Amino acid sequence: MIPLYKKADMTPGTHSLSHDRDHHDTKARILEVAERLFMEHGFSATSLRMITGDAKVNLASVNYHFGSKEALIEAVFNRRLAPLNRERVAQLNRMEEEANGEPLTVEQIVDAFVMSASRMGEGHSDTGMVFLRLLGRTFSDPASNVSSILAKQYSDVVVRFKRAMARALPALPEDELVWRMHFMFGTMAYTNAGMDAIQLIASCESANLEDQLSILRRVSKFVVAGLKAPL
Amino acid sequence: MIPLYKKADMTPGTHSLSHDRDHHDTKARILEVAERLFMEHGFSATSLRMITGDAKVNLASVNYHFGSKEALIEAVFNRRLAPLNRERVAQLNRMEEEANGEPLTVEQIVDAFVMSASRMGEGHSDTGMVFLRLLGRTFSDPASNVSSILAKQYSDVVVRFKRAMARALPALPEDELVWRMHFMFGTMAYTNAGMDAIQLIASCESANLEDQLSILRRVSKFVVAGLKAPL
DNA sequence: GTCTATATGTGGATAGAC
DNA sequence: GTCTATCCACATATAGAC
Repeated sequence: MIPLYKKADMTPGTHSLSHDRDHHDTKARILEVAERLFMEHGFSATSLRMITGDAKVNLASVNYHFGSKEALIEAVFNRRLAPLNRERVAQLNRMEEEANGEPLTVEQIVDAFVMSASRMGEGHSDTGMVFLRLLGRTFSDPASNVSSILAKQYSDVVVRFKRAMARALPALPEDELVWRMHFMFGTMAYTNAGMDAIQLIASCESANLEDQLSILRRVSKFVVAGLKAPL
Repeated sequence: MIPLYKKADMTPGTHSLSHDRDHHDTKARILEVAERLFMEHGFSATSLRMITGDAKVNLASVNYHFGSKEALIEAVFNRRLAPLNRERVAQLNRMEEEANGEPLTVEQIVDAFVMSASRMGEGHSDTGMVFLRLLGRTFSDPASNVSSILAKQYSDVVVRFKRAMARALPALPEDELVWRMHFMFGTMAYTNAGMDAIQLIASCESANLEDQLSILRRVSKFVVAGLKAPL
């Protein structure tokens, strides 16, 4: 079996096999480039040749390291999704502990969801953000069986956040709550995914240069208001 | 040149060349099946062989009638997008005339946008709805140059609705307005596109059977509240 | 682990008979 | 307008030398 995650970045040059690859070994390079290209072109429109070409690795190395294109897609997701959702639930738990049994506010719950995502982008470079956009893109790209991966990875989070939200909005019927959370996820997924498209449409260059964090704050305000909408 | 739109459904059997094709000629069958398959699998994952197989027409007929796959994609969009957006603008104009120079309410503006879409589904069968979902899906599918078609077809509508919305929400800074409208489009596109995905995630079968109209009403309420969110 | 070379399939597009 | 047969580019995947 091939381990899904290398334990850490090895210091370059410490072992004879390191071909001085920019602090990245082949497998990591493939993952990073694949993430970006899948985001840009979708799954089926991204060939292994595009990936290996961009990553400057050999074509056959994808199958050596991952086994198949399908498996590569899964690896791209598994690398980031689990940590992200773990952080979201952890954040929610922290807040609920602090609240001492009182229901959280809608603002707090949305923040726990949105801001965990934003924290992903803080690592090195902007790789986390690339994944967020890929994620948004994927929700409406039924190609391959990524949907089932997403469903599995998200079910805990959704159940957990739904429960918190039901306490924050006790007057809201459950079916309406489910729909509004659907809209919340949708708004966020779409915001991550369709940035270019809509900016093209709205032709608002002013917004082009905004950093992701301030956009997330705007999204947050929007969905909080939507969730709290009067019946 | 091949006309983009057949003038009307010819009564079947009135001309000798009609091979009794279910009230549809080859070209129309291709368009309908392509619309559905593009929606289900995306553009690059949908092959011409899948389309012609499902439509029970010959493979070569696609290139005969449309010239290329790219051109088929464009035809699928052009068939529905222009009428839809024309209806949206017309609806807005009607409302503004009735308002006698007073600004419209946010509710009215959102309705003009959302409900024009719903009216598309009222024709024969549910073909309009299939297109709406395809449309949502496409905003986050940069494959091919559909984006430019969308940008062209939408720019009028966006400008028009933005102006109306600015009058309805005079206190809102323009950049914030642009973002909120972005979120509005996103929520709606995503709702149309990602229905299956999210219902899988939320595991709420209760909502499965809701008709599109009542869902649009829910979306409408959600985005109205988001648009009117306090600063 | 990395590479070349290749097997095998499928894609879009077309030529030409009917 | 419709069909068969085919071309050719490019996809994934693998075999085997290094």
